[in-house]
Formats: sequence, C-alpha cells, structure tokens
Amino acid sequence: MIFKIINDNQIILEDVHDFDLEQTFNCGQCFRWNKITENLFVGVVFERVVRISIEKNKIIFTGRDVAHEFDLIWRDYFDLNINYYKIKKNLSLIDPTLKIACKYAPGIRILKQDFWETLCSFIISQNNNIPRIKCIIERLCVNFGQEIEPNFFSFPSSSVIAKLNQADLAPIKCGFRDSYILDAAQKISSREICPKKLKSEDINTARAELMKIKGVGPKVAECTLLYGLHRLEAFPVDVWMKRALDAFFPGKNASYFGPYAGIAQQYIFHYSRMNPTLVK
DNA sequence: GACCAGGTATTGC
DNA sequence: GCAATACATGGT
Repeated sequence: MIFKIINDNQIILEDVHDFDLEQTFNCGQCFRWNKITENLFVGVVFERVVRISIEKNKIIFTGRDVAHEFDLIWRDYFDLNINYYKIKKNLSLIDPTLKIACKYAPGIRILKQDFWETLCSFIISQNNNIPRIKCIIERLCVNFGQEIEPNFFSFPSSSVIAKLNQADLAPIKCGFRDSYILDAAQKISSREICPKKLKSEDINTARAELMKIKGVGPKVAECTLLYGLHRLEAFPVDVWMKRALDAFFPGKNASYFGPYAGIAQQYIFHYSRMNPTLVK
C-alpha cells in the first residue's frame, strides 16, 4: 500500500489489496456510511465526517486532518494492518463453500468501530431490518449528537444518552428497544461495563459481561465483540447465519472456522444475504 | 391484514 | 431446561 499526502485534508491510497469500500460498507457491519454517487461514499466516524472517492486504483480520503490522522485512526479503522490475503487463503483451506464466500466479496474488511456506537447500533438491530436500523440511528444522532458539519451529526456519547428517559427517546421511534438503549448507556457511562476489560478478557467472560445489559443476548454481544472490540474469534449467528450453517455447514459451529471465525462469518453472512435462494 | 426484519425477555410447561 | 409468545415500527 502506498499512501500519498496531498494536503492536510486529503490523502490518496494506491496499491491497496483485499479492500473494497462497497463490500466493506454494505456487508452489514456498519450503519453510518452512505453511497452518494457511484464513486463516492460519505461516513461519520469518531466525530469526523469523511468522504472517500474511488478513481481507478486510487482511494481518495477527504476530511479535516485526514493526513495527520491516517496512521492514528484510519489505518486501524479499516484494519489495513492485517493481511487479509493470508487470512482468506487459510479460511479457504477449511471448507470449499467458505472459499466460495471469500471469493464472492474478497474486499470485505472488518472495521474497528467505536465500542459504544457498535453496542447501541446492534441493540437497535434486533428484530429489525437494515434500512430501518439506519434510519433510527440517524434520528438518534440528529436528536442527541453534535452537528459537526452542517447536516452531519456525531453519534451521541453514552453519558448523554444515560441522562435521558423513554419519553426523550420517542422521536427516534425505536419501539421496545428504548429501555435497552438506556440500560446500555447507563452501564457503559458508569463504567460498570468497561470496554478495555472486555477487550482483554477471556471471550466467554466478556460475552457474559455484555449480556448483563437488558436487551443484549448472544447475537448482540457477539456483534459488539467483533465489530466494536475487534475480537476476530467472535461469531455472530443471526437468521442468515443459521440458514447458511444449515445449508452449507450442517452440524458445524464457530470452532470449525478457527481463530478468525468472525471474518469467516462476515464472508458467509454477506454471501448468503446476497444469494438468498441458496440458503432459504 | 398477515408477515417479516442481523433477537431478546418473559411466560408456560 | 426448552418451546412458544409478545414486543414497536414500517415496509411488502
């Protein structure tokens, strides 16, 4: 990967392998990236607005201080320090269908997202569909986040949400999930649950810790571990993964997919969701 | 109107 | 323990 600084607010990446923006943003792991035109995505991440455009083999980042913050934030956020080529090669040896799933969207990378935002977003995701999840999260940000650029709002902190009640949350129309969001915000802002601890703890302990939050079951806990704490062994199983396991990997579970089960899950989840007739 | 959506808490056996 | 059911909301 080559990275060229144009000015404080713009950089260009060239020769990046195993990385596709569309696949990474649309594989169901994040909710605050939007496709503006065929070659342009805009996202709000860590209280920053970032625009990413694609020209041939170049990826152009535009946003306040991206040049200085590339090593500090973006390299990590997009997981560019890990060799996905090697990981996919190893995953492909495990199972032929997994190999097909890897080839279907070879540019997926697991984003290292903010812990609280991930937890809250996946609480909202339960018994819900992706377009509506995005709408609810957007309303949450517009109502309670900071306007960091005209019409772009940051994700509100857990301490801001912890001070609200159910009536305050009514405008975001999240339904029965309101009390879950409040309980999560309270437990995170009070440090009763600490992301640093969850990151280093044994994964079973970390999962149990997360499930103390009302509205956090096995699936939301697993998504939080994978996308919010980068625990790559975490293996979320939702309806799509259930279908995929039944259809392609009968009798198998997370351990079959090894230490990078979470990454395997992402290729399988996306492949199944994009090819529903194969698993339904 | 019934059914579904990246599930979970509650209830009934 | 384990299977059924309710849960807000909005789209087919």
